[in-house]
Amino acid sequence: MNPMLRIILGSTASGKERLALAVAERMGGEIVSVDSMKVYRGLDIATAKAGPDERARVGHHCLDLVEPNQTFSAADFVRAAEAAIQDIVSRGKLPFLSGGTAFYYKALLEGLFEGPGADADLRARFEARAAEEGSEALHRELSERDPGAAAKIHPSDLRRLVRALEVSYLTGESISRHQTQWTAFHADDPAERAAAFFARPRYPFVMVRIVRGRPDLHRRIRDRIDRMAAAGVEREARMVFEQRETISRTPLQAVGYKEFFPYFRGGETWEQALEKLAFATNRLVRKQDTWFRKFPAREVALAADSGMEEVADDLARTVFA
RNA sequence: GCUGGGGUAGCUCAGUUGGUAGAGCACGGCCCUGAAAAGGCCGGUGUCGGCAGUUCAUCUCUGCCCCCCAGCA
Repeated sequence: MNPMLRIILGSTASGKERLALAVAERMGGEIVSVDSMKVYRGLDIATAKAGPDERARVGHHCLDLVEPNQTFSAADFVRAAEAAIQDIVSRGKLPFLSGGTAFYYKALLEGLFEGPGADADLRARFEARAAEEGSEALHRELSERDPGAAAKIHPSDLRRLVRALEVSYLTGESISRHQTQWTAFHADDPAERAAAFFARPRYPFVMVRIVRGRPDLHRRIRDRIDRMAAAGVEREARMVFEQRETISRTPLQAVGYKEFFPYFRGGETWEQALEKLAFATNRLVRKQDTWFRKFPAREVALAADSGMEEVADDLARTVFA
């Protein structure tokens, strides 16, 4: 029997990390970060990674797993997270999960299909072809090899077209044959889909989601950016900018770096860069919310100045007890 | 004060010879099975600076006024 997971969801800037820290501290827990960007060493400020103080208070896992020039996948995350969970439990502690990467939660709780991982050369070939002939060409080929997948993937969605073709070439089977775990999730009826979501999770879990109003969130995003600026994001972003040729593409896409590139090139002002960062952060929050709204979580409404400590007390005594 | 350019979506702007508007970004919704802070799909946004006039009809033409920018005084 897999151990029970206590999960605190929330978008970027929602305050989920602080809440998770407060609850874990009360209950003798440790935190497994569910975040695709915090796994990279040296990317600390823009990712709002837990610092030495937080880590001293509560044990943290799945941070700083790889160098920025290494690749990292959802499957890598699942392996690392499962090892961390076992480690925590073996020491008699409670595993808490917190972070903003919805896909990683799904991979851990519902599983990924058994299949081949990424093949860089193959992907490069498909991408080159898409650049030449357009992504529609890949879609046409997929229609022949795997009509089921082609029906679900939009002709413009290069990422998924490449993955589907990759699996087809590597296994000789269609990706739609492999992807059986989430089939109910693709049902046309919304109610059926909602019910299917995490219907048979790989771990038992209790999930709580922080909910805030948009105006509150917008204000918190501004504060977050101010804090990052004061903490020296400029230096960190400049480092990423200077190493952009060697850094792998995932961290290069993180919110908080690419927004500064035009500024470093001299084409924009610092203020314009911060403005862009605010936009990008808001877009991220919206995308996260779209996922999280569908997760089977108990909602916890937080107002602008509501006491995090009381909420932590309450959660420790009730839902997470 | 004069001359020229300009005032159209939250922002930057486009708008063919008059038929009451459109693109990017922003904003909002959705999709998502090994790159996911990524990638894709969909959707509005509006006293077209104001007031008169010409016209069947004006963002588009005319007049006056207001505001912004540049140059000259």
